[in-house]
Amino acid sequence: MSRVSLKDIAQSADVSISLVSKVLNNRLGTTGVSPELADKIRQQAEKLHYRQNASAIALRQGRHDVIGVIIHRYGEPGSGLVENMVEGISSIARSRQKKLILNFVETDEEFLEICKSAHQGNMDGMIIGGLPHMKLKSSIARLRENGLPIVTIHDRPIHAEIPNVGIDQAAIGGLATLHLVEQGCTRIAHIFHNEKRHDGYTDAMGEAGLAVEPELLFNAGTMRYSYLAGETAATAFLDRKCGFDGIVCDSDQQAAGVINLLQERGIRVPQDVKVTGMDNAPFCEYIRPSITSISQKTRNAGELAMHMFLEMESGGRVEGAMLEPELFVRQSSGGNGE
Amino acid sequence: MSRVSLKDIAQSADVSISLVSKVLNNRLGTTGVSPELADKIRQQAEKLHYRQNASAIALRQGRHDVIGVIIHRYGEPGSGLVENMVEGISSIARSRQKKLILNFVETDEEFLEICKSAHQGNMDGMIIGGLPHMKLKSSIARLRENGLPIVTIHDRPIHAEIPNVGIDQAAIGGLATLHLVEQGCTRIAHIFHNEKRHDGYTDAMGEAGLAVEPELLFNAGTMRYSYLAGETAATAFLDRKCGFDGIVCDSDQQAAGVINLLQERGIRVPQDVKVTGMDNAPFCEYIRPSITSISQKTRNAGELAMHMFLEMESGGRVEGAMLEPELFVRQSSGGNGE
DNA sequence: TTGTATGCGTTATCAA
DNA sequence: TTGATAACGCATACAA
Repeated sequence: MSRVSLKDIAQSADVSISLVSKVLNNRLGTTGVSPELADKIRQQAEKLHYRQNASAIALRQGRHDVIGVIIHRYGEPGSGLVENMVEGISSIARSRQKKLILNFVETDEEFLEICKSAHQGNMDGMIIGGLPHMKLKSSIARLRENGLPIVTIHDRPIHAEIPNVGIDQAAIGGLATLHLVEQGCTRIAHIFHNEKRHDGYTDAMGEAGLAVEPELLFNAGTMRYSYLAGETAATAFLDRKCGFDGIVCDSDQQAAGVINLLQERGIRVPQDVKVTGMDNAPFCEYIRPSITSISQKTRNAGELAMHMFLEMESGGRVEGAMLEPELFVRQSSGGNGE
Repeated sequence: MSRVSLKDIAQSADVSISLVSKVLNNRLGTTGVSPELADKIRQQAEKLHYRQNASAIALRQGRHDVIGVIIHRYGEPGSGLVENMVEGISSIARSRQKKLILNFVETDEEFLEICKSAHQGNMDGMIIGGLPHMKLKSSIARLRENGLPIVTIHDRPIHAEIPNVGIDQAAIGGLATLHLVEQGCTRIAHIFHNEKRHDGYTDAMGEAGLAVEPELLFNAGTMRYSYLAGETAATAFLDRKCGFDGIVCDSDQQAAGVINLLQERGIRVPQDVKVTGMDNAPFCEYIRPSITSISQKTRNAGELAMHMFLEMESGGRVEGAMLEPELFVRQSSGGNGE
């Protein structure tokens, strides 16, 4: 039961293939067709359940309406960071009738494999997001130089010629810190893993005239953004007796760990210590106290990247963009949110 | 800067196109090639950065190595249900060098659109998951009848000829209920939205010789699986003074809502009331008490569906499968977990 | 050991 | 108003 092609329609309608093609595409050009014949052709096409063969069109026209999406996942499970990004990309793609080939990669090898297939000509371009593969910078740049439209969603651009949608991580760190300052905290501790955000914290502390003392800092190290990092850090801060009244966490998971541990030890959040998370994960609403957090807006990033891609594809000159983080005030920082 | 084709290599190596094709594919058949010439060809291919044109191959061979994945999202944000399913599908796909065209759909129209393009011949088949589109049953069945391999991941098969990877929802409801029975609960309330799970609850209660009274039931209705449904239900159970000592929730969000509300009202979980969630979302670990939950194993479902698809594609006869849910005991049910 | 010819399904150019 | 033909890039049966 092979597929129905223009040829089959042509035969059953007793006309030429090219005429069928013209009629079905409403692309008659200079030529005209008698209405009855056109109808007959369309009817046959309908009857035989004709569908275009995308491969043939791609071969013929050199375009595919397929965009490769390569994402190196990041964020703890439940953060929703990647899911929102994909959702953003995908919503715009659908509205523009573009198909998405989605690839989750982890290693450089996997990434490279996709890049190859990118130039294998089954996609019109790529949107690359998540953790950057800096080692593949030149491979990616080469694809771009060969004319493949590429947009990235990383913290910073990987190449001058490849527009990037990023978010100002330093601003995120600063925003959280500033919020706690405004809430009246003066001894603000910081669990950090992301360097830029740490810079943001440091700068904000400086601007507020507050001291950044080593005993207020905890490097998450291999615990990264995990719940465990939060528990461990909170324990450390308590052990150090550093008299903290606020903690800027580097993830919502860390914040959850901090909050649970502090409360277990009889310390009240937010009355005694105010806490902020990062990423605005859905579960921020469920923890008690609910977690004040900062959205990285990966959904917006995905949408914007797709728009930029489309612009780029149609020959436009595209500039990179930087998104502004957004603060969601909830109970854990003692704000008036929720 | 057009793409490099076999022709370009043939010209630059001064041989025929077909020979280049044979050499590059190591598909010499009966014919032999002198080693030097083969080397020369390969060198030229390398030098010119030759990449196959996937569209041409698809056209020629009638296969694409592309599988359409259509998912109608379900589960509250943060449940990870869909993400895990995609992850499962995608991990197997990658290991088999298959590309995935991922589509998130909501409406029947969107779904139908994809089905069209499915038969447009740009994919070798489809894996359909998430909420079923029963109205499109026949459209999907038609695709299958036309020879397109299709596997679904729904609660139950939509068509006899389309193998499904499901999970026994009734078993899930039963498992949660049984667990609370084993924990010593005798007045077990149920917040329900999913009918099958509700049946499981009812049956398990019956088998345990426990009464299922209307005052122990709360239909989530339009609140579905939300946190709000949990809060509202818990409030209702309290108002009814129905003397409950356990609550089987229909989602982890509901469970979080229940737990937070009960604790606000001074009721201890799990000492006074034991609670179970559903879906085993990542945040189950973060709530205090942590939430006992049941995994639907959507990651496994995704992996299995992909395996079945591949089997089906290669002509094998494939049977549907039913996964067993898995209980994760944590604090909220007073188990010895965590 | 190498090359020629054909066709996959489509569209565009040109001829009738 | 309609049709024949070439071309997209590739793989294969067959000829040399």
